[in-house]
Amino acid sequence: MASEFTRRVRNIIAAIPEGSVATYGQIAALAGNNRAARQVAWILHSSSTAHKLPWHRVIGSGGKISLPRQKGYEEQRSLLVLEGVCFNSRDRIDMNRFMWNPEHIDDVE
DNA sequence: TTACTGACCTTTT
DNA sequence: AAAAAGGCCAGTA
Repeated sequence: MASEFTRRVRNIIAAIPEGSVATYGQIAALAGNNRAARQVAWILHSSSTAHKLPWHRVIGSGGKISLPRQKGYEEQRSLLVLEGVCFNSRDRIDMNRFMWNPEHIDDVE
């Protein structure tokens, strides 16, 4: 349960500023395992509501939303747009401008 | 303990 | 270009 990795992931996601987005792989890398991108998604599922994490700021690689349209694709896209994130014709985010560039993460513990 | 799942990522067809 | 397969890790049952 909630290993250091998981705890760090939640911290990272909570530290994502509005108007910026981060990819699972990037978060996983910041957490210490760039191969645990899948786990990041699962952590989101598990702790998004519980920890009030901005899950909508977490996207897949290339700026594409991972959620199916039936599940929450529209919701996430709307939230991102409200925060100022622009989408391309292909429903993709401009990683050039919106990908979160973490300078340093302050570990709560 | 093992087995299954998961909002992924990368490479290959 | 799009689609499929493989590989990786952590959490839950």
